[in-house]
Amino acid sequence: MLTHSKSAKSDGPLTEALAHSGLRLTPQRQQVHEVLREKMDHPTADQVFMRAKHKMPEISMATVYNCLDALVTCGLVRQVTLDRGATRYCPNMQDHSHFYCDECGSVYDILQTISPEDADIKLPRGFRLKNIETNLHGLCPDCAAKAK
Amino acid sequence: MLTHSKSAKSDGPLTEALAHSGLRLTPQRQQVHEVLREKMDHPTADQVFMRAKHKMPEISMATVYNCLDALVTCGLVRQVTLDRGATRYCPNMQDHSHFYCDECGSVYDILQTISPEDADIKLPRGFRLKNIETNLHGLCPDCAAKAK
DNA sequence: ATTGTATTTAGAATAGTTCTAAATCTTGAC
DNA sequence: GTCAAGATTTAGAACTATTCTAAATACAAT
Ligand SMILES: [Mn+2]
Ligand SMILES: [Mn+2]
Ligand SMILES: [Zn+2]
Ligand SMILES: [Zn+2]
Repeated sequence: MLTHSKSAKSDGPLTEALAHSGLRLTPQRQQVHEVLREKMDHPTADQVFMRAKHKMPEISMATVYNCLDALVTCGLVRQVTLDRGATRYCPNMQDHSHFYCDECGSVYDILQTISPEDADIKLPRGFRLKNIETNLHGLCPDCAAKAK
Repeated sequence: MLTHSKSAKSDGPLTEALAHSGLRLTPQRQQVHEVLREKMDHPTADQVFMRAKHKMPEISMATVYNCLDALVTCGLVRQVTLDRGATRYCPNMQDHSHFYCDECGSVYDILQTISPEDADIKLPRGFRLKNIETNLHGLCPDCAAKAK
């Protein structure tokens, strides 16, 4: 089993990003981040928990939530809320939007966004716009094929 | 107290929209819709419940959820999910987007949207785009003033 | 009036998330 | 190295939002 210090050294960028927010790199945080990068299907906390348990059977649900929060706090992970259900998590920090399949609920990264300038949004006096979140709704390739 | 048939007659459009989905206009459904139109601040189910109780003290939480679902089903109300918290409801069926104040959580209608053509979104092969949901994030006038 | 269906209701059940407090780990001062 | 302070993990309780269940009520059609 990897020691904390060894595994920490092997992931400099993570260590730094966490340190910037006054947080440490721990095996659990590293594992959670790894799980997210391995399969970028925008899993829920519960899915992250189940995947993380394979390599780290002792990990708890509370820790998964703590780690996800820590990673979000230090800007390594984005939260994605698209429907009533559980929050999903995305380790892709490039500016991108999400395609949500209304049929099966799957989520895909779309490497294209609408910038506040592009959109030419006219807001009533006093509002201060920070960023635009664009969610594309429709059918994923699988569901589109089945719908035919 | 108004009888069912009398109140139903006074709201033709509601009756029709519901009938189109095989649903009836009931005093509860009418009340819930009225609450939403009275203050279009995108209340949660719980807020709708509390407001509806003033004029209809017997109404139950389950009924509020049932009514909201019925109104959504027949296209009279939109669901709005912007954060981890409770779903919000919007009776404005014009095409519009939402401004979400990241500070205080208030939600405003913005009568401007980004059409699939405008956006010129290039999706990978197979995806079928139905509509674009645009959520504007930033500070509302009150919070922007305080932040200065 | 009677019957079948839709709706409402209270409360139980469930899902997702956050909180709590104890145990463990890490870091830094000595 | 030892020790203390603080950070992190953990299990489980608590909490919030939502859905489900089953009985009561209301309605519409015969
Ligand atoms: Mn993503
Ligand atoms: Mn709205
Ligand atoms: Zn799909
Ligand atoms: Zn605000």
